[in-house]
Amino acid sequence: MADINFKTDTSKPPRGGREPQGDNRAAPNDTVPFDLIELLFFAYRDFTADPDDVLSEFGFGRAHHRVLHFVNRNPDLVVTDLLGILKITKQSLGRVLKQLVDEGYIRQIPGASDRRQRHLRATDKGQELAMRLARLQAERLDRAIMALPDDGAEIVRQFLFQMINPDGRGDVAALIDAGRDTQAPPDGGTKPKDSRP
Amino acid sequence: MADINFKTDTSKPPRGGREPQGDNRAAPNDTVPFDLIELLFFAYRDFTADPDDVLSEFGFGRAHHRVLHFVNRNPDLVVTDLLGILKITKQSLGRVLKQLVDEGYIRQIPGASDRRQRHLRATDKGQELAMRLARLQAERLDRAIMALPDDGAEIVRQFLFQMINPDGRGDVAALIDAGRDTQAPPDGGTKPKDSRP
DNA sequence: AATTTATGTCAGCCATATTGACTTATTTCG
DNA sequence: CGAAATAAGTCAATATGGCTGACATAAATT
Repeated sequence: MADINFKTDTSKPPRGGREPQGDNRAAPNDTVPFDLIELLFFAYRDFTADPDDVLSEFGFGRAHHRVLHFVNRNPDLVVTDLLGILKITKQSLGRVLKQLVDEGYIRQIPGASDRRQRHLRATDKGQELAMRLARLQAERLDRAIMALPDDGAEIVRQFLFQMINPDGRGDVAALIDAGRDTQAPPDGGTKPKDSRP
Repeated sequence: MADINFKTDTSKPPRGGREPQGDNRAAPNDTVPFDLIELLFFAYRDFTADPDDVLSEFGFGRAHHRVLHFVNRNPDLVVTDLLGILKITKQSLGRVLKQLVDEGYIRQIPGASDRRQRHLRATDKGQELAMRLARLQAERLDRAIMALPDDGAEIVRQFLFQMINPDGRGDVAALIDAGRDTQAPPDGGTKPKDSRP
């Protein structure tokens, strides 16, 4: 017995005919979209599982992934900003970041304009790992998107964006936008740009 | 300073024009949908934050939420099945389940046909908490879905389903399907019985 | 009767997060 | 200028939620 099967095993995708939706005066039990709640749980669980496997080979965990990902996508990110993105404490970040720096995945570059700051940048080695993990997740996402109608990707994007707390959306949009034109320069000679207002 | 803003703060939603997609021979960097990866991270982070707040009032954590949720949705769920759903170990489940039972949120009912089994069922109190948490998540989901085109909900459902590991989809579909006709009976008939071996 | 299964428990370990207190530079501001 | 605020880092203690391994018990299966 290798595969666990909970309940019966009729292999059919979840049907999606019903959706009363229009009565919302107290969110009565009937209107709670349990299927979406559960699908999101399972989807995210599998989405993070692939990278986790790879990371464990390196002695890293999911926390390292998050740090490396955002640093790779946003070179010269400053520690305070990273804390804001991840919404964790300085102490939590410290441990993970120190490992990534010590093992040569991330460099810390003193700020030029504000010398208190440390600009974070993925090394070549860091970029490689970050991209390897990103490609794993991309494969899954691409396959899922491929199965949708033409406008599927855009609808999914909108959905996910709307799931974010309203007051956080601006920051997320800006972050994604900033990462967009990050072509991951070959870790060459760039000096830390000042991130001061 | 209460709000942390990473990078700039131009409050516009992520644009979604680009999508080369057609060149996949090695998933070159350009084709990695970083925006989706990040949106999924932020969406899930906020999705779980609301329940977490409520749970902490009860001295519970996210693990308790998951257990309570699936037990509530699938009355008489058996321990082995729950382990399969959550993909955690017996020992990990044991801790949280014991707390939920001790504090009267879940009942364990010896199996009728197979008396080794313990059927798990949410008590009235458990159902209340489960529904309170589910409604919180439902609000967020409903608001997000509302902002989409008519077929948005269905596309999102398909997307999330396709994000699940192929070999797990059957089980998930069956589980969701089973939960569908769970009308959360008023905890009437079965008596607690002795949970002794 | 022997084996397997379902459940549970003890003991210890690891990863990730938290709070609180405090230090060191450095910048900003009155 | 000098005080206050900020960026980063550190030490220590604690909580949560995973994990492995070893075992125990009752009940079902073979």
